Amino acid sequence: MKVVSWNINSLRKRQDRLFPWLEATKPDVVCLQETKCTDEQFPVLALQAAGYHAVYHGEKSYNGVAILSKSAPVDVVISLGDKEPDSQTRAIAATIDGIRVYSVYVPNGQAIGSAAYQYKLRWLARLRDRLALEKTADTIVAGDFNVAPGDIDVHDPDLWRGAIMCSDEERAAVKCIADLGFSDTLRQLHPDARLFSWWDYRMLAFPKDRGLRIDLILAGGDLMNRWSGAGVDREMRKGKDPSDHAPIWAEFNR
DNA sequence: ATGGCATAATTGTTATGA
Repeated sequence: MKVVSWNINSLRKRQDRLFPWLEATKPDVVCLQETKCTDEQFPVLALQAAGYHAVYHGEKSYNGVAILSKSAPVDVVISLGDKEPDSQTRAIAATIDGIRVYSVYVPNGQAIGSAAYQYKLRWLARLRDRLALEKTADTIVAGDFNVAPGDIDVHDPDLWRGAIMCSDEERAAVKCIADLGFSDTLRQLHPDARLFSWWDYRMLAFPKDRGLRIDLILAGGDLMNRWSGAGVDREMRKGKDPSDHAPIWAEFNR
């Protein structure tokens, strides 16, 4: 089973990329973030015609998450399902082929110490609490974490030291989730590789490979012993009108 | 010290991203 996570940065703007890519790569599950469209705007019928089920949780202009799948999704939960108010559409979960799948868009955090930063840390703590309650052992948490887990995930660690997405607090919050029993699939398979998933649109960052690895596919339960591959689909960051993120993927044996 | 570039809301400019 091939699982992909992609911050698409506007689904409507990226449809001409999405559909040929689905046809060419045929992933079993696609977790999308920053769909930037309401549920009414979601292209359900076009996806159906392409052979994909879809569950989605979106809003106007910002945020928005979705899960596309070849098999039918069941037990869909939107948001983090806790008692705190959720004004932003940043999480959705569904069970697909017996595997619990989360698509998450962790808040950006803007600047260290800002209100947005506190919201980000709180959101990661809430995600951890949610995952701790998860009954299904075979769980995948895929998405844009807006945190580079280690210095190896940063093109220039000294430049980024202590900056947003690289602070000790943010990294500790992500480690806290991993410590529930999740493995960072890509890093596990490629412990020393310089692999990024996001490159700034400015300053020729992509051609210079000045990126960060902030998109993750975390796998728990028996899945940890079943993966057969993981990587970054760099081709999708090339060409006209790309998202600033490339899709990342992980493959599991049945 | 800051912007660069991109997107969505709108039509001149702002909010947000990472």
